[in-house]
Amino acid sequence: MDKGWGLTLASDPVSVFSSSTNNSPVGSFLKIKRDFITDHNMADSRSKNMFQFPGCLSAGQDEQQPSAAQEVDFFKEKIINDDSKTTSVTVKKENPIAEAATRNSLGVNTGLHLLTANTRSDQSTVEDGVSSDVDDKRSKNNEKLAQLQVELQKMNTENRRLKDMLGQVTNNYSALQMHFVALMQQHQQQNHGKESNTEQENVEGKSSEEIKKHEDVVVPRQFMDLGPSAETDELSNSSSDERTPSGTPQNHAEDASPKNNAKPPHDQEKSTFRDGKRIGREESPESESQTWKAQKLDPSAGRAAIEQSTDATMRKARVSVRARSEAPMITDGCQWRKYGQKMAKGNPCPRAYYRCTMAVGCPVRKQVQRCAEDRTILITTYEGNHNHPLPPAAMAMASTTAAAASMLLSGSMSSADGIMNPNLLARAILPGGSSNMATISASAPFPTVTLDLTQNPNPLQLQRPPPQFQVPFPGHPQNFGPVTAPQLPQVFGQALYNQSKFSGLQLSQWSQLGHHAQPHLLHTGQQPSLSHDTLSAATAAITADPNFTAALAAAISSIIGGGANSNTTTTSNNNNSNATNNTSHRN
DNA sequence: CGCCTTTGACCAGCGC
DNA sequence: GCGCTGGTCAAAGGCG
Repeated sequence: MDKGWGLTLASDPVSVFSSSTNNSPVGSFLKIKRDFITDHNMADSRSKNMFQFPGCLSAGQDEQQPSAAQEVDFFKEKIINDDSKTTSVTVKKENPIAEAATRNSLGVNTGLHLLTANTRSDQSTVEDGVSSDVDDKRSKNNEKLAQLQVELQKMNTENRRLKDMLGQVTNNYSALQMHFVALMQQHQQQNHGKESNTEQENVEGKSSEEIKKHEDVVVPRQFMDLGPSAETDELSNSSSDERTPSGTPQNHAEDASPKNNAKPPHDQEKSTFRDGKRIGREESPESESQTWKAQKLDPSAGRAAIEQSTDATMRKARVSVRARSEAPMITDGCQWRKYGQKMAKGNPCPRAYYRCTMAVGCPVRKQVQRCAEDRTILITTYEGNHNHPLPPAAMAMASTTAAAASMLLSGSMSSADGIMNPNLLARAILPGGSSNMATISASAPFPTVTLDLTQNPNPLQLQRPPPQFQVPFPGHPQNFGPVTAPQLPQVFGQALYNQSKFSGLQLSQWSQLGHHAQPHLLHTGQQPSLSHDTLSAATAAITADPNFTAALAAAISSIIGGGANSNTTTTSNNNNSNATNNTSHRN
């Protein structure tokens, strides 16, 4: 899975960013970089086009020029060399070592290899013409060399700084994207304010029974194992998926227990090994077998499996997405096969059970059920991580679910009470702040992240008991608009995904400390400092993982390129049903 | 013919 | 222990 995503990331994001979002810092930056590559003489124009980095860049210490200009400086030097090939160039020629050092230093620091290459070419050009002068001026050149080396060091420092800045810019861009989404929502809200109000009223009027039902969604009983290990397993097992039918390797300590070892690895019988429900029936045998095999092969692996399984028993998580859609199922890019349908108590609408069929043994499942109170609301609950590469469209949602679950689990895991961190995570996940959507149920042992993409803030969530954490979004009472709806889970999901890589503790500390005091471009003055930290944490976490880029690219492309595209099927009323629509078509 | 949906049945967990 | 409920299985049938 990672492979596919990685590939996607490498190309798509750039194109998307640069093409679709011309105003985005990243896009500008990339564009500029390209100019660097292709045109040496663009120094002047560069300064125009160059995105002006706030903070560090503008505060170039070493040189009189700003850091951005320093990037240009490389070229300036070259340009100078080009102009006066006969003179200054001689130095380089004289000292191949220094030249090499220059190359190395340039090459090491950043991705500015281009510059290095250019320098080389320049030098070679120069060499042809100026060899005689070099011998005469050696001593002077040595001095010059020293200066150049010093300069190079400065440049290296500057490069590092630029690199950091790039990271910051990327982070900021991510945050901007989220902000943009939030703004879109706001717009949508304004457009559909009446409707949302009505809905809100309706929801508020719901009975306690309904609330109960809701909580069923939010606080699931149990499902597949989702945990930090899940991602790891995904990574480790993705390659072996073809070999073994199933891809749920993780977390089955019980499975690895001696008693289970007695069972044949491929036992397809209905016996259950786990504490949980029959989760194992389908995937557990295979996953068991994997764990079992792994344990046999590698004792340490067995121990790890045991540890993981311990976690698994304690924590199984899933991600619930509430979205308005008239379609029977939301589109998430995956192929699903319906394997069951049940009438759930208290809900006249049947609950459908789907299994991912994009790969044999993919453990991901989802439940689809309409909200009893408002049947336009489709509640889709995902569990598990895909064990196979996903198309970009599917990646977003998949990563959302996996990430959310993993993040949630990791958060609860690392904290003593298992409550605090999820909350922090939730705050970090949804930095921009719309009020509605993210609810994290940390109630043990099966935490659930609920993304509410319906228009109005969900009163039910507000009424939830303590174990449930709601992520309030100041200033954005409304939910995602029709266009943005499908993308939000993607973006947030990526956030979750990335955040899942931090232990809850780390994350909490991180966010609390306001790590990465960035130039908060996106700083929404109205928002509390919390969102500030949150924003930093979320953006940093998000951008830390390349997968985010893909998801973001997909989201952006959907938003800009055509919300319509994503929604070819149905025009959902107000919101987020886009994702829903897409899926329904496929299936 | 293969894939998918439907649907009744089975199983396990949980509460009383 | 019993019943309820949720989750899953698997046979049967439909559809392309």
